[in-house]
Amino acid sequence: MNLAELKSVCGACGIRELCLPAGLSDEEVHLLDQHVAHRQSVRKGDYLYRMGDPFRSLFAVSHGFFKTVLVHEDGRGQVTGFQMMGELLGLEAIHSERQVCDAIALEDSAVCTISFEQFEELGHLMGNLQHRFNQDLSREIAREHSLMMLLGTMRSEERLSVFLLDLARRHERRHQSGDAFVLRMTREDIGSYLGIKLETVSRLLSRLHDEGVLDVHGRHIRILDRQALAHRGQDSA
Amino acid sequence: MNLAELKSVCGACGIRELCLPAGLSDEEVHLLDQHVAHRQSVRKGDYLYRMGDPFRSLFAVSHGFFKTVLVHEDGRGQVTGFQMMGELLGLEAIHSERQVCDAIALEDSAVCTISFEQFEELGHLMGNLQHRFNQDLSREIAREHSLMMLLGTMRSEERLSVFLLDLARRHERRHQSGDAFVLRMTREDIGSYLGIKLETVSRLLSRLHDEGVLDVHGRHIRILDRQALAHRGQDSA
DNA sequence: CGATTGGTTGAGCCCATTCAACGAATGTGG
DNA sequence: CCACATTCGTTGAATGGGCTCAACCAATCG
Repeated sequence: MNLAELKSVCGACGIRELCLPAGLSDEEVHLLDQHVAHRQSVRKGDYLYRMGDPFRSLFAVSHGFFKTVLVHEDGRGQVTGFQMMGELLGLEAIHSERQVCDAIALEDSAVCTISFEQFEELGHLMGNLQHRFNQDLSREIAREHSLMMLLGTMRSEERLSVFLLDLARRHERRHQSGDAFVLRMTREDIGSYLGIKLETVSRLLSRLHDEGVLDVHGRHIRILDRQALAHRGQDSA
Repeated sequence: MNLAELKSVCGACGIRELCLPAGLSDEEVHLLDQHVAHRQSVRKGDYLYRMGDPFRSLFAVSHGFFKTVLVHEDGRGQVTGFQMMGELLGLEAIHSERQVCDAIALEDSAVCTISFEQFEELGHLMGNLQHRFNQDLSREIAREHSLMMLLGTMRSEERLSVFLLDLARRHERRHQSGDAFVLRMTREDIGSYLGIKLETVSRLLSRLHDEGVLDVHGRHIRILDRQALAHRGQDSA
């Protein structure tokens, strides 16, 4: 992890409304900036944190892309999420004194580091901030409920379709094309996240490509027929 | 839903240290009691809330047993959790104005109803309460990460074993036997939660019974060999 | 340049599903 | 109180979706 500290710039940040300060006043954002956050870069492949590390801070993805991985005793790993700019990392560790999973940068990235101790104090002063944070935590719980539905009830083709449409939606919220984007993770990462094997991911992408639903060139994806993608697997074959 | 309001009794509650007030002073618990919570009974089979209901309150299970179910547009349902006494319901709805899943009582139960608006105000006054609540939310996120691992990587026999051992652990925390207990949910509920079919659940229970790991009589379970149960599925056959 | 990592595709297999029949327990209405 | 319907659970036989094992190719890297 290469720690290049940069100036704190929540106030001037282009994704401010997608991130922790969403809905805060300029004054409140200034407080957050001054006392809580600073920026730090993370190189592709580096660990932002590892399971067992002491938990002290939350992280907001400033730019780049991360995955979080839960590693079982026996070595099996489960990708529990992918984080894009504006999304928070470390929420799952608040209840503990230690990190409970690994966070790994999938491309050169930067995060805003937020001392959790100071953050709680600030939340105490600013009901607004605390309210937003409760919502962030709750949204993460609801997101994982959806993922449980995916893992518990869906066929592999539907899992992949839901995954791609979710990525598309998140890109669009960030004013990037939802129809054409680059996958930052490997087929194995996707498979782990979706509870299927990497070979199955590869086969499904090939099939959707052959059927004209997607354009797939390695990690470059173009969604050609959203309707078709949205209906994959859930009812008909 | 049969709303019989009872006296609020956090202060005298036997499971206080398992519940929301864990770690609070008597004074703080008194505040919670007075201004925030009241008790309400829910009959077996009744809905505590349904998806789409306005979200106003959190609930703590006072006694009894609940399940939460996420219902997809097409009618498929996914059981996202089972809640025993001391555990919170409604956390996944805070980010929204509406409930995002159903909560159903699996036996005659009672819950403490906590106005979330008032709870947030109280959290603002009591940093301690807010801190604990952040931890509760985070713990729920971490719990769901583990469930993702279960759904994403484990064989059916291991899923069931992990489920039973988790139930055992939770019973023990409540000073009930972890070796002998009664399942409050159907085979179908278990299967939905674990991402397998009810017939598979039934077959697995029968097999573990035949092999002397469990004693199964309908919903009455006795764990005979924890070691064996803990090692099922994960490595050897 | 060989070594490594990531991706694609094929063939055969197996675990869990599907479909089905049946029994037990519970509840309901006449 | 009995006849009947419904819910819940068990077990069997056949099927199939995704896995395993394997070969191969492309890109990247030291």
